[in-house]
This record gives sequence, structure tokens and C-alpha cells, in this order.
Amino acid sequence: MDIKNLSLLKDGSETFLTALGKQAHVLKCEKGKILFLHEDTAEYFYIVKSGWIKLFRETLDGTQSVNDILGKGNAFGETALFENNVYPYSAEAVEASEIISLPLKLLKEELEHNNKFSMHVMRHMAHQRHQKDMEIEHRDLQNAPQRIGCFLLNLIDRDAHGAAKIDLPYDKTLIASKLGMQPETFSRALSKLKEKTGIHIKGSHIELYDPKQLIEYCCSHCSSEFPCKDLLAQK
Amino acid sequence: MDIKNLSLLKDGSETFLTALGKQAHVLKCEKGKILFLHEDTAEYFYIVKSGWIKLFRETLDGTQSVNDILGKGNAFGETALFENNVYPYSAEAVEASEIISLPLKLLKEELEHNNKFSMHVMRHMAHQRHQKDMEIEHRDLQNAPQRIGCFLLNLIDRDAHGAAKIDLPYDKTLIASKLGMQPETFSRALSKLKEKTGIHIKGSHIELYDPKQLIEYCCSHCSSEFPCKDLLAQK
DNA sequence: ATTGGGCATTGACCAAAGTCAATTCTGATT
DNA sequence: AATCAGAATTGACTTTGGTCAATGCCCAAT
Repeated sequence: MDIKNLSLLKDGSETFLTALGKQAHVLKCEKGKILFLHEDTAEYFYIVKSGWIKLFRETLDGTQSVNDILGKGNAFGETALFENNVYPYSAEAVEASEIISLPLKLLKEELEHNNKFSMHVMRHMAHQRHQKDMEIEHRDLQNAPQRIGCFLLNLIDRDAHGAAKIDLPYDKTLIASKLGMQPETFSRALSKLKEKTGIHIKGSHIELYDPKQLIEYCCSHCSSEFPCKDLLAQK
Repeated sequence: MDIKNLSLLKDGSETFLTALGKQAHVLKCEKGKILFLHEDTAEYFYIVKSGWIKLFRETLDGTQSVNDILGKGNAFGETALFENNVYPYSAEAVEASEIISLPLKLLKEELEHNNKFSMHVMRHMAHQRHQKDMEIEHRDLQNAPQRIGCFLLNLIDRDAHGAAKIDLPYDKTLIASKLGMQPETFSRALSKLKEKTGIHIKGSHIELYDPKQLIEYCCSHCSSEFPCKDLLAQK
């Protein structure tokens, strides 16, 4: 994986990317490895090279709220730059992962001097914000089976129109937490989704012979509709 | 109200602010006035001079999800700049309001040329993103009375430590929608909050003789704790 | 091939919030 | 002061999702 091709770093100057490359370190993380904790002072931002990283926060009694689950090519911890150099969440490898660490300082300097890059980063941030807005909307308007269906739709090729095959990218328990529901609820809701939309489920492998049914069932309770062009446009 | 003092436009250059001033228009809106609709092509962004503006999206059958309710000094519609010049939500005056309209084009040009301003805007965006993250966390971890309590805490002076008096800024139904619950649930949850924390309620006027009880009740189910310094720092 | 641990499922029950309908309250207007 | 419309509350009931406990299943390590 080459740093230059990452969506976040697009429009970075050559000097910047070269400097980044020199200071990059690849961390090999085991499952369960904590990269940093919420409120930790931030010196680095990170990019997922392989594996999956869970971003989360927790209350004093240890209850967790999952912010996001990031896979290959995604960056995290970079917003600490704008938030007093403090991470706004904790980060944990939920399976064996390779993570690239990069100095925030370089990112900051590039942002301060390369306007084109800044514009790109702002586009990126606006897009992420929109995604978060949609997550809240989904919790307002969609029930558990519909949220799962929407999650599945986001895993299929947006241009393909016929049948689709999906392998769940990580544990069902994790998907549940990202969607804001309990594992038991996820399990039951997935069964209900099958009943309602005729999807085929075998373990973590799911086949959609007729995505339209799924789209009808999920997107009727959303302000957008698959393939959610409004969210796609900025990618 | 002077445009220059707005949090979003801080660090804007003199030329920029002057140009903005020249092209500013004040719209007097009646309650119910729609300023723009979700997916409309965007040419202007807006600032609330007085009144309250509801940002929302809706499904085909008309069900709404409220994104935010903005009061004096808040900007909206500006992110269309980064999202293909399309508004990501609809905007409606929920009571008689004065709204300043400003050309997105000027904002774009300033962002492209004034790095200091860009940095400020990114800080602003990161802060808003963090707020949205917290809203999701609250829905994960807090029940209805706790979310209301958290809303109330955000209305009091963060430095004051003793008793506090609050006047709800807008209708309870609207607060309910912003917190993602039904008006009936809001009503019952507020009663329960009174029972649990000893707050005094009279119509839209609320007195907290002992905010600590409220803080204990609400913030124990949150990763942050009043006065939520992590969110405050970037203001 | 066997074992063991974690993930997933299922059942029974509970709690929280939503729905629908009926009042009551409040504040603006006449 | 009387009226009226919209907001708020309350009651009765339903639905959804959470909780707790038991069991089943899959896969990696032996």
C-alpha cells in the first residue's frame, strides 16, 4: 500500500508525502492491542494498512459506545490536530492489524501551507460529518432490521444491479455495536430481515438475489435511497 | 450583530469580510418559512441573526428527522461548498427569524486563499463532528431522562457552580425532536428527571438548586462529564 | 480427530419508548 | 374577559429492543 493513494492524503505535496514516508512506522498489532486512549495527548495519526480498528469511548463503569470500525486505507486520530492535540476516542485493534503511524506535526504544517490540500481535507471532513448525520437519522427512522439491511447495502458494489454476494467484514457482535444494538438483537433482526426481504444467510456469507426488495425495505425509512448518491459524490 | 464576530468567520481577512458585508442580505422569515430543501442547489450560506432554524431531512412519506436547531450566531448551509453545491438538509424557520444570506462563492475563494482561515474552519468542523459523535454516544448510553438532563446542563453557564435557572429556548416538542424522542416521551421523561434529580419545573422555566445531582444522574452514563471540557476547548 | 473458547443463537422475560386518544393548559387574539 | 388553536400532559396499550441464562456452533490449536 502506498501512502500517496490514500483518500485523505490526496493533494498532498510531493515534499510532504516524501517527508511522511520517511517518518512512517508500521505497527504490527495483535488483536486487543490498544493504540491510544480517549483524552491521550496526540502526537501521531494513523492509517490502517490491514486489519480492523475499533474507535470507541467508555463511561467510568466501562460501558462502551463504538464510534466506528475502520479497515484498510482509513485514517484515524488526525482530528486531534484540531482538538488541542487530544484524541477524541480510544482505538483498539479488533483483530491482528498493521497500522502506519505518522507525525501529526507534518500534517499540520502541510495544512498550514498547502491550500489545495486543506480544501481536500475539508471536503473529506464534510463527507464524514454527513455520514455521521446519516447514522443519527438511521437511528431516528430505521428499526434494527432496516439498519442492518442498510449496512449490507453499503457492502455491495454500488454499480452492480443484479444479485450480490457479501462476506461480512468482521464479527456480527462488532457490526451490532457499530449499529448501536445488542448482539442478541442483531441476531434476531437479521432473521427478520431475511424473512422480510428474502436474503440468504449462511454464517457470515450473505447472498442478495434481489437487492431491490432489500432497498425497498430499508431505504423507504431513510431520506436518501440506495445507492445514496448524495453521500457518494464526494468520495 | 456584526458578521466579524461570528465564530465561523473568525480569521477571515478584511477584504473578505468587507465583501461579505456588501453582499449580505437580511431575510425576515415568518414561522414555517422554508429557506431551502434537502438536495437543492446551493448558492448561499446563512447565519441566524435572530429566531430559530430547524435543519432536517425527511423520507418520502414525510417522516422527519431533525438534524439540529440553530439560534443566534450559528451558520448553516456552508458545508454545501464541499458537497457538490447541494444542501445536505432542509432548513425551516420554527419561529419568526432574521437570517443573513451570504454567497458561498466568497467563502470558497477565501478558503482557497487564506490558510489561517481554512485552519479555523477545520477546527470548527472538527468540533461539530465531535458534537455529533457525542449525540450518537448519548443515544447509545443514555436513556430519555438523561438526554434531557444533558440538554439542560448545556444551557447553563458552564462556570457557575451553584444553583441555576433555565428558560427553555424553544418548544418542548422541538427539544424532543432534537433529542430523538416523541413529545409524549419527553413529557414523561422530564417528570422522571424531576423525580430523580430534584429539579423544579414550571412550564418552560426550570430551576436547578443542586446541579450536582443532575450531573451525577446524566454524566455517569457518558464518556465525558459536565462541563465537558473536551468539547469546550475548541469553542 | 478432539478439544476448548469465543461467537452466535434462542427462549423467556422485562423495561423503555412509541402510539393513539382524550383532556388540560397556555398564551395570543379578539 | 372570552375564545381558540396549538402545545403539553396523561392514560391505556403496543411494540421494540434489552437482559439474562442456556445452548449450539465454528474454528483454531493441539
